[in-house]
Amino acid sequence: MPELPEVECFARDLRKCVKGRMIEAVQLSFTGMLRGVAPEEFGSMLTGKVFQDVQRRGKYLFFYLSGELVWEVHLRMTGYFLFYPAPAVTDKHTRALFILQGTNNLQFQDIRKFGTFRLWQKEDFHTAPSMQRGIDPLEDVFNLHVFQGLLYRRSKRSLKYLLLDQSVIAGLGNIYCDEALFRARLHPARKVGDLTKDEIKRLFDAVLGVLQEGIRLRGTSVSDYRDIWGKKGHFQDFLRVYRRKNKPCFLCGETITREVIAGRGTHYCPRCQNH
DNA sequence: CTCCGTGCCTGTGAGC
DNA sequence: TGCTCACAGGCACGGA
Repeated sequence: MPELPEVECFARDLRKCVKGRMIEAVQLSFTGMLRGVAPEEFGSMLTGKVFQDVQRRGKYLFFYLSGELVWEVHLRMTGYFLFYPAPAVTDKHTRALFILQGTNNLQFQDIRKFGTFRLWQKEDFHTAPSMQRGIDPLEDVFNLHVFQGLLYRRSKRSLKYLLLDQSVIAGLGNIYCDEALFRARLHPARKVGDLTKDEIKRLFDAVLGVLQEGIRLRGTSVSDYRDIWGKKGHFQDFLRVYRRKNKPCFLCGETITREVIAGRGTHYCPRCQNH
């Protein structure tokens, strides 16, 4: 499932590949991802437009197009983009095909059809919830002081619930959340208000650490995630708790636990991450 | 404010 | 071995 590091890889790779290219045609084989725009309108709005930039915020991907248009994408669980030479090789999971000027096509794949597309005019793009909600942890404004501020008035929450709340920090999903809590040696059910100053610092460092390492290792391919060339990431080889139920902790040898916390499957080491 | 349940989907794999 | 069915989870929404 694409979380911040995977979406960042998409943004960086796509920026290099599509910038300056024109969309010659749009073919939708599924239209359920469209939000607030009819299929014909979506096609006609994008056709003829030129990619000017690709950006990311939280788990959202933004294609800046000519004509003051922003195409917003959320990949949700199984969405991803493929970029490869024409002619396009599509399969049953291909939901949209973008014929680009030149020799390459852009393809949107989404097994479970949870992904969403939205269009914004550049002038009111700043009002988009994807741009307003939560703080992106990789933006310069995110520092320890800001992080401490986010904890204020949320003292009764569990850490798991806090980190997954996109209106607080935008970008963490289940994998990087569990890994960050392990790094910080904090139990996922701990309450925000119980943290000491040192623990808050540890959590802050852990969140930034796992995200940066995730990007450096080009994402986590535990199930469907592939980059735009179809290649797997490597962070799955360095997971310390996620999907390691009943396996020994790399630090202490204790058996990794999986239990539902804040409604999510949550993995942790009961010894390293004690209450 | 907190947190649960539901719906949206389909591939996977645990368990019979 | 073959089948069924619960589960996986990001997010929006409704409700306790």
